[in-house]
Amino acid sequence: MSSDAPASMEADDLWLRLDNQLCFALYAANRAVTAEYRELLADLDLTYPQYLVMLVLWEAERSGQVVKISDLGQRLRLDTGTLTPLLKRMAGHGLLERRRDQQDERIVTLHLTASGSALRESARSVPRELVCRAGMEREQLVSLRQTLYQLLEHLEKVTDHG
Amino acid sequence: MSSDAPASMEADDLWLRLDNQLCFALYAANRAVTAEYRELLADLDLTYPQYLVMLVLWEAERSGQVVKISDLGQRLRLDTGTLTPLLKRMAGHGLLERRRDQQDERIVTLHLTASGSALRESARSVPRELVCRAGMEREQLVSLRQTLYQLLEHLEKVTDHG
DNA sequence: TCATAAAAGATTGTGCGCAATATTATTTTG
DNA sequence: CAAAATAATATTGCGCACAATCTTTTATGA
Repeated sequence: MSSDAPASMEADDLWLRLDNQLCFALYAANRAVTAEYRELLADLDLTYPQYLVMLVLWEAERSGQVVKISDLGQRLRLDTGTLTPLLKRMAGHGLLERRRDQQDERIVTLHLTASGSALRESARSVPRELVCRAGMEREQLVSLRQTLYQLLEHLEKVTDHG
Repeated sequence: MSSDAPASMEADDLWLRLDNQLCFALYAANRAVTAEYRELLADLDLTYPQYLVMLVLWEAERSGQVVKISDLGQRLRLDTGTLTPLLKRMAGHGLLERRRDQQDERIVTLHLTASGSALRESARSVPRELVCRAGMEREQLVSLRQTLYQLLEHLEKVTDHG
């Protein structure tokens, strides 16, 4: 696995090396990418998770769909402990409104404000800029994305005991 | 890029789709992997970042090296705002000791306690178990790890204006 | 029908990450 | 040698993530 490990190392020395952990590569790369987004999103006054919420809402707006908090949770894999305060902050910033559904008072639906909807224009350049900064062939990025989704799906299947 | 997008979509519709963001795949996969670790590490009373710290300390112990907080920061890409409280918690749990260097009182060195050192035995099975849960060919995992490090290194080079 | 269960969010508490600033010790410089 | 700069860590404050619990509303069913 590692190329520069002394021959004297036992098997679990290799397995426990930080550099050999897939998880650390994921962890570090994710934070590095998020840091790039932070920079790009500063102009839009969005944090990275807030940007993800906006992506879902912009997408739904185009197809005329109404988004519930539970929809967001499924899509982003986040629970209400994360989403409730996040969405309240976003509502406070005037990006969206939270409305109790009249038919089912348990449900909260999310609606872009005019400025939230308009912010989409400013965000258009973000994905391309990030691909540029990643400095990898587009083909390799697509392949990386596929592999990550594959990993994600498998883990979600395996862990689906709840 | 995406296979199921309507032909009517404009270019930036595709770019702004959640599913097409590399970042989201990274974000979601990272959290899914971390969730698996959380489960495995519960037995050891370690959080995931604490586990990463232990990996570094176990590794250094084997080669007789002394680890400073700044070393950990470089290795894990974390700053003192994260590390100071993290290490204090770990010290509180009896995993390690923090010692001011006698030669240079600015420096804090980290030293495994007996139980911190012994915990390594219990952690030996963790990496293998995780690879197992990932459900991908070992070769593919190694390749994924390489790609992620490549991405990480490139971002660190580009962002190195500080 | 009325209790019971289930669904959808909200709340509480803990532990990261990280920006910004502060503190203390060492080094550099005029 | 004293003042300024730098280095190493600490502190503060905010925003996620997530487990655990709670509240309110709707659905079920004996």
